[in-house]
Amino acid sequence: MTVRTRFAPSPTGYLHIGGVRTALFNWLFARQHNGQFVLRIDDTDQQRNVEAALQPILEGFRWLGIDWDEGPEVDGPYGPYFQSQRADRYQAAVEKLLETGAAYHDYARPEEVQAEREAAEKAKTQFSYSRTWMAESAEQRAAYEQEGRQAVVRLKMPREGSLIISDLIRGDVTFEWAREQDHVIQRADGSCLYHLATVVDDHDFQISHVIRAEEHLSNTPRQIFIAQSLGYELPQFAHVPYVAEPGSRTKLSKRKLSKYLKNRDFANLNDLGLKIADQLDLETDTDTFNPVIVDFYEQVGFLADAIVNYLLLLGWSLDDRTEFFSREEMIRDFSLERVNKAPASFDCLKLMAFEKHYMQELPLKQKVAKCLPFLQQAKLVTSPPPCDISEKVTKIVTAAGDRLTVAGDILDFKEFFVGNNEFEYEEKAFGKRLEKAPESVELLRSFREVLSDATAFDAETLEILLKGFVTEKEIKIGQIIHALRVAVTGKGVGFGMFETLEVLGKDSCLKRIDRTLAKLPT
RNA sequence: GGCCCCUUCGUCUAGCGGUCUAGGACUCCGGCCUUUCACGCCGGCAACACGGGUUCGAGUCCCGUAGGGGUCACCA
Repeated sequence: MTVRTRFAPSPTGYLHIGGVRTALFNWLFARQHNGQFVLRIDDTDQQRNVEAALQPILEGFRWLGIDWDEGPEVDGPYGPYFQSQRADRYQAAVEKLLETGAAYHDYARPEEVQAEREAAEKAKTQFSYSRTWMAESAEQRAAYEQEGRQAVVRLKMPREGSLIISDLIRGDVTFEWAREQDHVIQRADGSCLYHLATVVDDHDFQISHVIRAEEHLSNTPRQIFIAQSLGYELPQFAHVPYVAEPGSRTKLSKRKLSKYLKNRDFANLNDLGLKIADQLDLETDTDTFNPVIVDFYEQVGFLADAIVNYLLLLGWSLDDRTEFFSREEMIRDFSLERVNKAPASFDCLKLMAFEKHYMQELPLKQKVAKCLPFLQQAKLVTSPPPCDISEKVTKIVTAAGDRLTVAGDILDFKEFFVGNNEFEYEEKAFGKRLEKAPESVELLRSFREVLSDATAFDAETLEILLKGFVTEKEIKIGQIIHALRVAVTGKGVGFGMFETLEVLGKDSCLKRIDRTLAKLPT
């Protein structure tokens, strides 16, 4: 049997991080079994702009390297892959269900059903539709229509017995048919509802394993009823736990941003994103730009591998110690049996730890390549970049080392890309290291002359110069180095001092020191 | 409320009856390194929800309780 899995996003305009994890599990399972991973678009409620709302989702998957064998843009033998284009299939299924008596026309008005529901609630009994307005013959239908009633199609669910679902993750789960409702599968206007559509599609696409979020577990009985009534062979089910809020067990939702922002780590991540986005002139509307949405990570320069690896371990593990997986390894090692049953909460700090790790592992050339677009977008570097810029960025990226966690962090070093009179001084650092340290200013003044006389300006030479200066003046290096850093970068912190000077070059260093000294009393 | 699911350090998790005075990772807290900030290194704090069984023996099996969550639409 060919393994075929699917992920069915609604075209909402963004890709939710929890959804990605579900998609990832589907993708891994399909790849592991040399099967196919299908993307089906759940657009049954006819959004206006499906195409526009779909693009960010497809883009997100592409960025993460989760490729689909069939679906939008690639099509496939079982298409169309948009539910809005499959109405005829659903219609045929409805007719078959009606024919076999598994479904019926129901002429109840919504308020009539609602009244029954409320009565049951008041009586504290289990609600079960009376089927009063059920019409199974042409005569009955005509009579109701005479009254001006319209029909929906309902499932004629069994009212006794039970169903055991053998879930690949949860084991056997038992449901009583009597608790199930005669769900509507087709509206009066002929449009079909989700549960019917999903069952028909999964069958048409020959999906072998339905791997989806656990919130669908309770919906599974009715889907099984539909499938069996239609004579379909059942797929295997695997209900994965959802991704929960930071520090909680509640399902992560994009609508509760303000709540998550109260979580310190989440807020920090969000701030990191905002800081970078601000310099890039990005749209930062919280609806589309926040750590619950995959786009966020791409835009601020996260590594897709880090996100994927983190998500993989959110609810799954191989053993008691393996943390890092290449794509090949995760495809090889993944298994549904080892997916946890309990929800896992989204931990920004852990995600950052993976990002740091992958960034450290990234070859220098690729790091530079990741950073350049950010410098361009922030207009710190022209597009196309001048030919010597790559060398300069390489030096900075090297010197920055682990200080670059996401590619957008390169913008923390913008002082290297602006004019000597344009970089800004951090007030605090300026005060502490210069204004309130007149002796350091004096040392800076004399070290400026040493630099001025320097014939070579590489980090190694500069270190020898400064160390010699320190020995000669009989001072501690800290007495000059902090002042020097503020003088040439405007900042109190940064990477190695000598690398800083080298990257700036002699001319810039002298000009910057002069500019700084000019701001101070003599 | 009915039904269903879940419950090991703050978080992600290992554990499938004895090797568990519960292991790893992230976080946090010390210390070292150091020109700042990071990195790195060393060390430390920290958990089997509770109560009954079963068993020679339970984190591991069973039953309750509590807590958390999901689902009960002419949404997906």
